[in-house]
Amino acid sequence: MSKHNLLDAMIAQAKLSKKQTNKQQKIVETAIKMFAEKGYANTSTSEIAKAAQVAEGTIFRHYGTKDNLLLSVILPFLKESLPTIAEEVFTEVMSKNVVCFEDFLRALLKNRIAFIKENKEIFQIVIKEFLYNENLRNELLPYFSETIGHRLTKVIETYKQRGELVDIPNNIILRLMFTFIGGYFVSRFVLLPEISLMDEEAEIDTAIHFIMNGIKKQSQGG
Amino acid sequence: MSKHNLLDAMIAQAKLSKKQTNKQQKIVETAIKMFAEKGYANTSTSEIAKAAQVAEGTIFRHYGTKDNLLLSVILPFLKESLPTIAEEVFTEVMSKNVVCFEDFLRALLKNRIAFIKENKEIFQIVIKEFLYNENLRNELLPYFSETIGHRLTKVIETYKQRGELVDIPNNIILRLMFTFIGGYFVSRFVLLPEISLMDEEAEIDTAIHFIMNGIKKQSQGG
Amino acid sequence: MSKHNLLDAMIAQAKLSKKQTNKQQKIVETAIKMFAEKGYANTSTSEIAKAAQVAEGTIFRHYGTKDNLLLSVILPFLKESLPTIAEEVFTEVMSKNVVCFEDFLRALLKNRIAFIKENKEIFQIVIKEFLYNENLRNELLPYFSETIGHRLTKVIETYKQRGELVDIPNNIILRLMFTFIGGYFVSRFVLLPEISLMDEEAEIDTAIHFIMNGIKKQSQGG
Amino acid sequence: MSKHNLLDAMIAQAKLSKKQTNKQQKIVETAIKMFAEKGYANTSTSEIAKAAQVAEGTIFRHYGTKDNLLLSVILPFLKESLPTIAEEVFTEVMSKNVVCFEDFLRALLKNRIAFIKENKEIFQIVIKEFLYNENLRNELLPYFSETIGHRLTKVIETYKQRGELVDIPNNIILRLMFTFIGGYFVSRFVLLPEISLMDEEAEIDTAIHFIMNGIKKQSQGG
DNA sequence: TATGAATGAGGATTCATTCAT
DNA sequence: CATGAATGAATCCTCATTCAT
Repeated sequence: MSKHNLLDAMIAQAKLSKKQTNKQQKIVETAIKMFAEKGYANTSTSEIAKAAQVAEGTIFRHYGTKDNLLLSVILPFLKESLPTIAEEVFTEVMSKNVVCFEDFLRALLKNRIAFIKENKEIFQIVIKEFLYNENLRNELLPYFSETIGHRLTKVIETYKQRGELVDIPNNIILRLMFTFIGGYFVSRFVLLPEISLMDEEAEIDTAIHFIMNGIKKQSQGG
Repeated sequence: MSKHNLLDAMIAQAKLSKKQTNKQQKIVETAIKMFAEKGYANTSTSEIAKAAQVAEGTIFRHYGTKDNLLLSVILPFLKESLPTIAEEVFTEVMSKNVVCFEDFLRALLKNRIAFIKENKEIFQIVIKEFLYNENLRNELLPYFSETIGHRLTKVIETYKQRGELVDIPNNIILRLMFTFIGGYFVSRFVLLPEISLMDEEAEIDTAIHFIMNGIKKQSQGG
Repeated sequence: MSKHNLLDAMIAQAKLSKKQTNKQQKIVETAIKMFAEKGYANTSTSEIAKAAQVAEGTIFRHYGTKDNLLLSVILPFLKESLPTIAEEVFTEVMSKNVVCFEDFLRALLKNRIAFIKENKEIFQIVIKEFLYNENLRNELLPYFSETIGHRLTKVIETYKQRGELVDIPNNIILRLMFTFIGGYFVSRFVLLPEISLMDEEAEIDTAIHFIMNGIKKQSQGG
Repeated sequence: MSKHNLLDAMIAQAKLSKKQTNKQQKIVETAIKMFAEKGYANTSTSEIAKAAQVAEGTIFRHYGTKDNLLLSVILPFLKESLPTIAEEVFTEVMSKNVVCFEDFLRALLKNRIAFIKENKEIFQIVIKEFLYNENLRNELLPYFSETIGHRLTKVIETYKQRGELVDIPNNIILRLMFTFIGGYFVSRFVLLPEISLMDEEAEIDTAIHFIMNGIKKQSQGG
């Protein structure tokens, strides 16, 4: 990771990504598959070149360095995950019939699961490199909390004032939700991508019920 | 990962670990630090040798391969995490005044947090390599579910029959708990090892309360 | 020797040998000299690289492994020694005025001596590695007996029926000839490459006379 | 090969070999087996140590260097092959009922075959290293021609004057015999140690007949 | 005498990167 | 724009040898 400002990198990347050659697309597609499967560090540029049926030089002609290829893979995904989430996702989510926090949660989860499903491999890359690559982690973490965190906090505050949520500090609620939802995404899409205990609808319901009520048997009269 | 049977590796490792030279200890200590910091794939044996003030050959005299060094670091940790957890941990946890599921959870969390705190860096290595290294993942996963899973399921069943837990299948309760507790350990000890929002006691309480009750405001009269 | 089927290796090699870079030629030339001089096991790739004024990586870019470099050196030689000998050599030899077995022998020896002289160093490599490298030996031996052996046996049979050759089993005649001719080639081109007791013509005559008549003084009236 | 004078080495070795520890014997025995099987260059001292159930240091305590271990293996064999052959072997051979050159040849072959059979593995080592190791070759060759060569030449001369042998220069007869007998020993004990076309007696007869008469059918009335 | 831990130079091989075509 | 030959530093690993015990 030589680019130390993720935002700059995103902007630069946006400019670059105007015209993509066939070869470029092939390279990125192949890199995504291989990074996801074996990890960035265990994938050599020559392997990528071979699999993409491209000369090794071509990779470097377009992306300069292997690090930069990783960014070119990750950034478009992040752009849709991080800054815009504050706008698009929340707008879309809120546009539905969101009457209670559970509805909000359901809409949010569905929206993000759909997104990750479409970008499953890149999600795997991001998660793996996020843990493995300290630089990347240090760059991404602030963005997460600043963008998604802020927006979610507002939502939580709203529903708390409606008396729907437990009366503990927002950032703690936030962290509890993150921990569980993050853990859920990781186990569902990275650790055990082929196992599913039930159909998706039921799985989401179970998750939401857990977030809202935990696993304690509710007293009958509740 | 050339050793394909984790159990065999553990046994072999137990035999080997008779006498450890000073240099061996230095090597393992250094390897732990560096693997935890930069990941296995990004740490070269020559770096380790230099940092441990040891000839590179010495590493290979004792551990044969870099893979094997990783195992020598991980296995003793796993031995205390996996098979024995079925006995020791549960025995210890149960020996406390465990009257309800919350008490059980509290005892379990405290026990495991203490263990991870003592082996923080190895835990980081295990988590990172668990995600990054498919072979390792494929070897560890079965052990996890077979040992910890089975035991926990029994406990869950016990408390469910006492009417303390929600009436959904055991394996789903198990997975919900794993997801949250796993996510908690990872975020607490790997992602954000320096940040703590509150003191540990309170943190555990919050976590347990979340697992049991979620974040919904309980109806007054409940 | 990772390639376990010599025939496959030959075919693969034939395909590869399309375009040879300058550097590639330099590498092979240098490798031939050094392998012949010091033996494969005693020649390091870095030595070869230095002597060939090439980066060590270049060797591996083209030949992948040191083993494969050895094959790339040996195979073209073997291709001309083994399978084709059945056709080309015998055809050429037979096309001469071959009226008796001695004529045949003379033509064969001349032909093969010329070939070995042109590839003296590779012949030295083959002989040395043939003895030193069990795998190579196991791969080559069958080819030898199947190709050259079969053809020679036919010739022997032909002349035996004309009453020119002693009446013992063909395979024994074959082995006696092999032993002497092989020993002759090895001592002439590998062991004592600089010593020659007489001019070549005379040497061949002596050898043939020995093969035909041994060293016993023929009875006058014979 | 650091010792450049084989004779000195033999003398030094003779002095050393007074007291041999158990461990020393084990080391030499093991080294012989492994050198014969895989060649000197492909056998590591640690392998030998392990197989001989001896600490690696022990090898060097007794033999100083790996090269020297090779000499310690080879020299006793050579001592019995080279200088003494001039005396013992010829004495023994001549003591039999040696009436003609064929008898002499038969006695010589039997004697040497018995010797090689008893030291088959060392013979394999000597042959392989003789070809592979230029220094060794340069040291051994003179001894061969000076000792065995001289003695055999005398014998040849004797029988030639009796009119038993063909009338060509002695050194040429010598070389023809060497080529065939050497080739025979190598193919019989190194290349194809498990294959034998006939029983030994017959094999020797065939060889002698070939040396004496070649493969030409003798004219009936001869 | 015997050990085996320790060494460090050297071995084969990989890999990101450059550059002439 | 695309190629792929060439590079050489770096990687994991081997090995003969030394030395304190």
